[in-house]
Amino acid sequence: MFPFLAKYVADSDSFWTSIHPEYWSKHNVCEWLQFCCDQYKLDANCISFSHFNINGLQLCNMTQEEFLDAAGICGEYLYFILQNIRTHGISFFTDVEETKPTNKDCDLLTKLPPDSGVPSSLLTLFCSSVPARDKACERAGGINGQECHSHGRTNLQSSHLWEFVRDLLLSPEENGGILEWEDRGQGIFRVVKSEALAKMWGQRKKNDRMTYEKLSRALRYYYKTGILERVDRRLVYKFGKNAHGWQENKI
DNA sequence: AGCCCTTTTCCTGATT
DNA sequence: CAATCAGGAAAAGGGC
Repeated sequence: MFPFLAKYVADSDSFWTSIHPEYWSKHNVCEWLQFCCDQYKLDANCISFSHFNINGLQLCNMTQEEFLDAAGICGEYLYFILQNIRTHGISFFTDVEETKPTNKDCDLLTKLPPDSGVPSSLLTLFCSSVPARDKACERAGGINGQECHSHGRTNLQSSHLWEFVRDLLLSPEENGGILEWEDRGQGIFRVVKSEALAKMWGQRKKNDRMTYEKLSRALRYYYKTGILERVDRRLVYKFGKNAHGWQENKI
């Protein structure tokens, strides 16, 4: 595996980079989007997550116009990047890496269309994208998205607990029954295996002392910021107005 | 160095 | 009784 891609597949079962886009799961699509936002410094605020809550086949069937609708100017880049991956596969990445490893961001941009003009000031992690003016959300999601690229960690594997939980919910094939939707439409979910969840979160944070007791304390802090809403049932939580990226495909 | 933010750790007490 | 929930308080850790 290519070193600079390692963080994207490090502890994941699905190696999206080695799967043809046509066969990507929804989760893979999300990973790809995060990769794009990270590597190409796309402003995720332009991207409508709900439009990309689809699998790879649906993604590949999207026209350039649909990409524009779903992500504005970013849609152009995303479309271009996707077509490159479909055509050149992993070599699209490796070429880039080998060309100028010390300045990959700038170099990657050279592979975008000449008139791209990718905004470099707004770096936002796709799955943390938030309404630009939503301050609470901003805090929770990290609107400047620095975590996207500056420290080889946690892009595809979300850095925040609620994103970790969300992504686990979005990939049922990977969460081993740890989390379950209680009411998908309303964003209500249940922690089925609390100890396993804590252990998994602990692995993510490289902290083998993590417990559900402590994890749940962190989750309760989300009530204040509107990431989660209180549900009056044991082990049941609900995404709040400031959580995003968990909704059903709205296309 | 210092601030901000999220998460961790610990704790007391209530609830299921 | 064991597990969970509720938050307060303080500290850790990372980013800027």
